Amino acid sequence: MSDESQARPTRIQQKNRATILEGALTVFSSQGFRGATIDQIAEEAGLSKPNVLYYFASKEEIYRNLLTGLLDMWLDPLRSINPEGDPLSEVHRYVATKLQMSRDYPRESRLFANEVLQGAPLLTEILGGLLREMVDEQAAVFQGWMDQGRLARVDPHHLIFSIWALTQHYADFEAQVRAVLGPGHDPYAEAGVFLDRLYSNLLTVHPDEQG
Amino acid sequence: MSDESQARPTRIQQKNRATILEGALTVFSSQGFRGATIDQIAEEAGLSKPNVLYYFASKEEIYRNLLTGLLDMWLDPLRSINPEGDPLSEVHRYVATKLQMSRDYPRESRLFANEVLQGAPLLTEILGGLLREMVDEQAAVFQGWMDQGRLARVDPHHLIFSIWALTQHYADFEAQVRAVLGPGHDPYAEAGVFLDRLYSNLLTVHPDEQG
DNA sequence: GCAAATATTGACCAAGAGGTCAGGATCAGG
DNA sequence: CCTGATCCTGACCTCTTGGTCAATATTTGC
Repeated sequence: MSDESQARPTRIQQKNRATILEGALTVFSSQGFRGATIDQIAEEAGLSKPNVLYYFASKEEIYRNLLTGLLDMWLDPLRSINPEGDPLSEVHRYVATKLQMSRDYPRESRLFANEVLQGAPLLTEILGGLLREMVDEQAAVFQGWMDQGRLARVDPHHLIFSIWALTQHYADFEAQVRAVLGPGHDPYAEAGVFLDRLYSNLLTVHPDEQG
Repeated sequence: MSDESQARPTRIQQKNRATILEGALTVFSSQGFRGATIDQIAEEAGLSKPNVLYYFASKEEIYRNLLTGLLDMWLDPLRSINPEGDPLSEVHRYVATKLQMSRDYPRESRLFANEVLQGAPLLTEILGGLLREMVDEQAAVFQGWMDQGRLARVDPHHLIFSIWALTQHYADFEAQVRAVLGPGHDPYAEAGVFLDRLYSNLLTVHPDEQG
């Protein structure tokens, strides 16, 4: 904040920028970008509004920082699929990891959901660039496994979409899921069982359809 | 607008209320409730702002009218599952119908997605009431089929969630789907094939697991 | 312990947004 | 073709909100 070039951040800077982003995550994820106000973020973070703007030049900069800062973490499970591993196990692990992330980081899920819902104004480059490459690469791994007869043949891209849709649904539509199920349910545990079954049945190779 | 009791609407009233709701659907579905402005709605509808407020008392009333007006249409496919029909065919028809609705009415899908994402402030009663009853009823039908050995055993509620998640994903996350797939794709057509396969494999009864 | 850098805030501003209202235009029915 | 009801609008009000700034407090490094 002081020097023209990148200055190393103070301890206070580090802490305050972090608490601001933390508060902003809560607010943006539940209100969307336009619905959120700097006052809400400031209150959530326990700082005054001008103080928030002392650390970030504008509301949009807070938002941008949040998005880009969380993107890597969010996409990490996709990267960690092991092409040398057992295909079915790798898919199951990916599904389980994504589901757990929805349970443990629902705000992050909703943040991205909000952004994409509104047409992803700030993410289009990334979606069509980095993400697309990662997905294509991963789809190629799946395709390879299918060609080797180790995974049933389905459209690999839509396989990935289905995993995203099914796992993030429990975070993004939590209000609906809880209202419909009522109390006394552990949606994520039940979903885990359901999804295991679903992907086993979808992807297990049946002897009569190899080749 | 004139009488204390319900007066029959004029032709002009009918037309203008309809165009306002139509414009509001576009705006609310792409901006969320808080992000939308009456000015945007007015412009979208080709009316002046005060004129919009002449037909609806407030922004929230427009929104409320939209939501409740579209809810029946949105939930209709669930109602039309035939308990006397062939289980697998009925599920496939439901999936196909929901997918087509996402393709044909993406704004409606996004409108509800936005609302639920923000915690469904205006829909909680309906979600926990009407919707919950409908889902429970439908889940009971599925359960019956499973008990008869005509459908593989899976959690019926999560089966329904999965259909919602997978079909609406293509409308709600359209920006992402298109960015990742790139041009030259018909996401809905591909999804149709994928989902047919997915639910066949999930729900077809295997001889060795009946009982 | 003392300057210089850093951090914080109250007061303020301009633009935006929801909503009102008086008055004028238009339309329907007799 | 006239009158009352309906429809429409420009001007305006108020509250919110993103953002600024000068002044003050606090911390840091010597």
